Formats: sequence, C-alpha cells, structure tokens
Amino acid sequence: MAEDPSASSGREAGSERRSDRKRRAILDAATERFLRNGYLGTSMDEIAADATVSKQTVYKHFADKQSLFREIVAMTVDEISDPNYEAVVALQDSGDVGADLRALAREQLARVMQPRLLQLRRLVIGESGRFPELGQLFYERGPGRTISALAAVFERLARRGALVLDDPLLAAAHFNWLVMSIPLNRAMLLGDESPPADADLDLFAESGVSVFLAAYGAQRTQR
Amino acid sequence: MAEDPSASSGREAGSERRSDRKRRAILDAATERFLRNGYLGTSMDEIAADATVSKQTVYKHFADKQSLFREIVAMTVDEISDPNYEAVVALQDSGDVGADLRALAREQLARVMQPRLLQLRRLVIGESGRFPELGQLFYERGPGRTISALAAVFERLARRGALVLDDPLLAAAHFNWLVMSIPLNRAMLLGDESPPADADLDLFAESGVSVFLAAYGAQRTQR
DNA sequence: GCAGAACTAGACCGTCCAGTACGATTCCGG
DNA sequence: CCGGAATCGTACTGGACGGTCTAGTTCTGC
Repeated sequence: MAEDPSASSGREAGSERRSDRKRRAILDAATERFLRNGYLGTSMDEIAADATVSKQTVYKHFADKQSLFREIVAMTVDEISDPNYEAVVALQDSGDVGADLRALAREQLARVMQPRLLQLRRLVIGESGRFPELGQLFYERGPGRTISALAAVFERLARRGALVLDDPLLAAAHFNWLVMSIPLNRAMLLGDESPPADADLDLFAESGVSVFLAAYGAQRTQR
Repeated sequence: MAEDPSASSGREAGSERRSDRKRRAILDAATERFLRNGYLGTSMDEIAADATVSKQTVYKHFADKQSLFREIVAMTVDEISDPNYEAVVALQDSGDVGADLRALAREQLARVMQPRLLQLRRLVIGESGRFPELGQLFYERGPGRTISALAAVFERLARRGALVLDDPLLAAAHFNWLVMSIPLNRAMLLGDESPPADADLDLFAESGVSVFLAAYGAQRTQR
C-alpha cells in the first residue's frame, strides 16, 4: 500500500527496498517472539507468520535459527546500551558532583529498568549456557562498559578532589550496583508484574548515591 | 546392592524402600539435567535414562514434566537458602559489628557463588516467563528472606547504637548487594567459565562492608 | 516491457518429544 | 512362598519443529 519511491533514483529516504523491508519485518517479529518466549520457545514458523513472510524468505535472509537469534540479541543490546554510556561521559566536568551523580543515577535507573531491556537480560542469562558469547557481549556492552566509563570519570573527579578513592573501577562498580541492584534483582526474579513505582526508583537512586557519597565523597555527607 | 533392612521393623535408618530410592534417583538425575540444560532442553527420556529407571516409573512418581520441574526447583532453593538465613540471625548479639559484618559478608558471598546456586538462578530467571511462581519462590526464600532477616538484626543493632540508620530494610538491601552484586552479576552473564578467585571475593566482601560502614557505621570509619 | 531476483504457499523430511499402553519381570510384606 | 505392587522395556500416538524443495507469482532495475 502507498508505495512512494519518489524521484527516479529510487533509493531515497522514503522507504527501503522490498528486500530490506522484509528483512526488517523478520527481525522485528523475531525480536518480539524471542524476548517473550525465549529461544527454544520460539519457532521459525511463528516468526515467519508474524512477519507475514514466507518461511523461505526467512531462510534467504538468515542462515539458520541461531544466526537470527545472535543477530537480534546483538542488535537489541546495542540499541539500548549506547545512551547510558553517553550520559556517563557527560559527567566529566561536573561542577556539583553530588547533584550530578543523583541525576545520573536516576536517569540510568530508568533506562536499565525498561521492560524490553529486562526481558533481554533474562533471555541472555537463561541462554548463557547455549550461547555464552551473548552473555559476554551483553556484559561488555552493558554494565561492563558503563562501569569502565564511570571509573574513568571518577578518577578524573578524584584528581580534582571532588571524590576520594584509590580504586576507581571498584568505586564505579559500587556506584552502579548501589543504584541498580535492588530493583534489578527483584525484576529478574519477579518478572514484569508489579514493576517498581517511580517513587521507588527515586528512592533507590537517591539512597544509593547517599551511601556512595558517604564512602567516596570529598566531604563527609550525612545520610 | 547391599540391602540392609536391619531388624524386623524394616524401615530403619539404613536405606529407603525401593520406591523411595527410585524417586530420589529421578530427582537427582532431573536436577542435574535441568540445571545444566534448562527446562525445554531436557527430555523425560534423558531423565529416565540417567536415573536408570523406566519412563513409566518417572510418570508414576510425577504427574508430568512441569510438576517434576517445580518440585526440583523448590527443593533445590530450600536446600541452599537455609544456611544463609541462620548465619544472619547469629549476628544479633555481635560485640564487634565491623568484624562480624565482614565475616558474614565473606561467608554469604561464598555460599551465593556456589556454581549450583548460580545455575539455579540462571535457570529460574530464564524460565520466569513460563513459571512465574518459581521466580517468586526463589526471591522470597533467597535474597528476600536474607534481606528481611538482616533488616531485623540491623534494627536491633541500631537501637544499641552500633549502627545508625532509619530504614533498616533499605540498609539491609544495600549491605546485601554491596557485597554480592559485582561477582553475582558477572556470573549471571559470563557463565561458569572464569569464576572469581577467592582473593577477589575477599576484596568484594571487604570493600563492600567498608562502604556500608562509611554510610551506616556508628563512628565514621575510614575507607 | 523484459529478465532475473525476491517472494509465496504449502508440502515434505527426519527428528525429537511428552505422555500412554501393555505384557513381562522383579521386589517386598506378610 | 505367595500375591499384589512397583518396575521394566519397548513400542506407539500425536504433534511440533528446523530446515529443504518446488512450482508458481510479484517486484525491481534497466
């Protein structure tokens, strides 16, 4: 319906070529299914049906189920992992470390608690036996990258006297998990029902940063 | 081999009756398989073969695959979760809070990082879509119970002036995850290859408690 | 408007799997 | 040592699934 390959050149910004559209439809349908039902719980027939595409077309675009799965997980990880990283880097020249850390914590918490990312995390953890590389990929581009970036920033802040620490990587990990652990671990085990209220997330971010600053802040801050 | 139903009464401590032995063999084999290969990745034929039992016998003891799975997860959770709880309660009358918290942290860390428990955690997280009750069960009897118990102890310690806090449950969660999160989250995603060295676990316990005490300790302790 | 590429629909193959059926065998209590 | 219960072995049912094949249809680039 309503094709619009405007201008003679044809491959403008408008819409992708048929093959690309099909490919995207397959990826979308498969992502949905895999995230909801897991790897073994999802069949190639379902994916084809959801994408309104013939099974043959699925196999023209992807060698087999494993390839499709790997591509989807890698793609989804990247899609979500980047903004978190950017936010950390922006902290470098913070004037008010306390306030900026609080803002960062709240922001990252909201991102990490996205249902889509939670599902992906569960999926990758559950399949880490069958696909160890995916677990590694998730860790390196997710928490691993965030913590490394944070460590670099913390080291800089420590040199400026805004923080006091001797192991930046450890401090970064402490910061990260002080903020994330409580809701994240609940979410992993308790599923998507009863997600934490925004007010709870506020509290986790706030209190996590307070504990962090009590240990690593330049001046002793009260609880 | 080597039956010993000593004395006429027959059901002494010696060994269980045949039916019980079979049942246990099935549970053992199934636990092994489920933990290693997941729910969908394990077949009833494999379980029967591993238990050296006929498939019919498996179905005489357990209604279906789901029942068997549920029973195994519940059993394994309890088997591991109890000692952790006991250790927390023993903290109540601590004379040297700092030292005792450090010891507790190290001890709990070792228990939580057992490969068997890590596998179970991955399994439950991965199947939390198919079996939400199991995730809930794991949480409540695992981290949930530990944190509640810890909160009660912390409250008591706070009344004695050994800790300073106004939200014991939050403080308990902070303590728990400060100690566990780093290695636990790595293990969830990175699998059982390259488990953390004992020295690393020492460091995580030690530094986690230090951060905790900086925030919640009665006297300001240095890092 | 044509040629080739991409796509469709559906049958098909081999395999695996949960759960059942059944007759033969072994165990166990009395 | 007997009778019932538990177990065994194996075959079977019915369905799902990954992946292939084929023959016909639609799209796209030139």
